Amino acid sequence: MQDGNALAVRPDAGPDEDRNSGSREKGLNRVLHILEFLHANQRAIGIGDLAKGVNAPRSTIYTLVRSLVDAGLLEMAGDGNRVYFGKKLYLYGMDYVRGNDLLRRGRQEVDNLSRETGETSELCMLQSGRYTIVHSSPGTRPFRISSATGLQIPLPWTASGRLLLAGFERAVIEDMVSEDDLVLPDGRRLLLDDFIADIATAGAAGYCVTSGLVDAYTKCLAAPVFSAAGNVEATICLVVPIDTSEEKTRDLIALLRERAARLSITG
Amino acid sequence: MQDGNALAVRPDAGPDEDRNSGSREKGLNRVLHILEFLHANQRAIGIGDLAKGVNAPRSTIYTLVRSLVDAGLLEMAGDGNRVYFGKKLYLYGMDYVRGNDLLRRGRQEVDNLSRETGETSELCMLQSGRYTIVHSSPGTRPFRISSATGLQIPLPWTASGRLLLAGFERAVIEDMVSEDDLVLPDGRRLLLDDFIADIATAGAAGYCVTSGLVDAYTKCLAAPVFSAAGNVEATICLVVPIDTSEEKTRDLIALLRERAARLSITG
DNA sequence: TACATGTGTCTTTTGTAAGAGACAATCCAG
DNA sequence: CTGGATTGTCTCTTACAAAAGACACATGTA
Repeated sequence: MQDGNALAVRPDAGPDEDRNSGSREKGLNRVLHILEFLHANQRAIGIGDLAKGVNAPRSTIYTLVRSLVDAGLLEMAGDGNRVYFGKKLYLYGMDYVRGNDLLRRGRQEVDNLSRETGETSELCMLQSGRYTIVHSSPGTRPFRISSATGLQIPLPWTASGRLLLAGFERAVIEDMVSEDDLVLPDGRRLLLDDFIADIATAGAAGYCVTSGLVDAYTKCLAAPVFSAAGNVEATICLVVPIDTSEEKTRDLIALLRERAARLSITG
Repeated sequence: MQDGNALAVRPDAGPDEDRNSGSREKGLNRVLHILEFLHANQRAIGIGDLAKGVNAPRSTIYTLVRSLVDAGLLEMAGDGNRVYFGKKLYLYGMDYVRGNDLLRRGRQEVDNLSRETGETSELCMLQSGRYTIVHSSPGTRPFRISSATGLQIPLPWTASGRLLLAGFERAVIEDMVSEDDLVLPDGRRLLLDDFIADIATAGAAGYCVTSGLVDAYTKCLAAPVFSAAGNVEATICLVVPIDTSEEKTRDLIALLRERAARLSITG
């Protein structure tokens, strides 16, 4: 099968750090792996492949999948031997949105921004130590700047990553950033110290701009959204062509910061 | 908090029909109950209360909740001893939407309808044998007609329910509809035979109208969305004041049917 | 035809996770 | 202050779920 997706998701995104050979696993963990695997692949998967994918015995996966399908967390896809996420997960997801002011308002704001500016706009958060595009709105440019909701990419590749890590201990940051994360898509390699310095300046400035990191043709403008406690809880950002003028960039950053500040106001 | 919502969710919505006194339960089942319980309550719950709510030993719930929080399926709420749905469930939910044309287009269509007509509009589906409001858009009327996304109410109370069950065997329908489901919020009681007759006529007519079932002041207009296989996969409906004129009702139904037909076209 | 590869459902075995319970630490009402 | 209720963490036991593996039935393909 083609998983020829160059960057995409880290394969080892599992919830625990087990490098176990494969002794007996708790059923719940198997389920967590299944969900993560489906998320990584973004399509319905055959049960056999699923077993292979999460490196678990077939018989186990059959029983677990049956439970999950019965519960509505997964659904059988078309032909009937592949499964993907189910309606119930959608409902739970909507519950999360409803219970989360920041996310709800943030999505709104991102949609507004991309409509007003015509540029791709995104809402980003830390998700268990990983940078995550929580919501994105495509903008109106002819070439589509890649970015799918839910995509997780290395923190050092992004402007938002620099803001999200502001205020963390150095040790914590080192923990979140793997060696691989410091290697950019084009092969260049960041120095951890430079990255940590970037974080400090971004945090102090209250915004961040990165140019040509993820790809050579875009730059990314980001502004932090603060929680009531004063932590960076999220960022909103704009992805613009790298040759955007100084002046326009300045204007966009000002706009971004204003909107981010508005989001920071907690009822 | 006001949970003075009279109807709301059935408490026993669990995935299995266990009438067990309390033998040993599979961990995964406990988790499913936890999620269902949070969904039913729509707010963060203390771990102790959670254990009580799903009728499980405290120690078990503590370990499970820890796993779920680590995995990001749940998140600790503000003070730190209550939990609610987590970001990961939101991401999985968005994955579901992305993989599901009907849902994606249906949401869009419902939003359009409520904007165009000013009435509350909803997208409804069967979710493991239960009627579910998958998406709703509030409309512009001063009084808000209650309806939250994800709400599950008895099939016989709704126009959509009559359409969704078209084409099912009688036995299957009897299975899905409990005695309690036949009792309306105001205490009136439907006859199962009448309900099954309603289903047949609704299926044949290609639309359905119910008046004053859920409450005395509204009627519900619904039209079916068909899958490629020709089954009723969803419905879209409008909730309007019960005194809406014959003529306007006819127009709205025509509109609804046209949009539903458009949704039925599978790429 | 034989031979490999994948799928879905069994049964059997055994490692371990669910559960009971004890514990200290809070918290709050009277 | 005192007594009861709640919270979070631990330990130990055994009931039972995860895993192994055998089976029957499709496929494909050489």
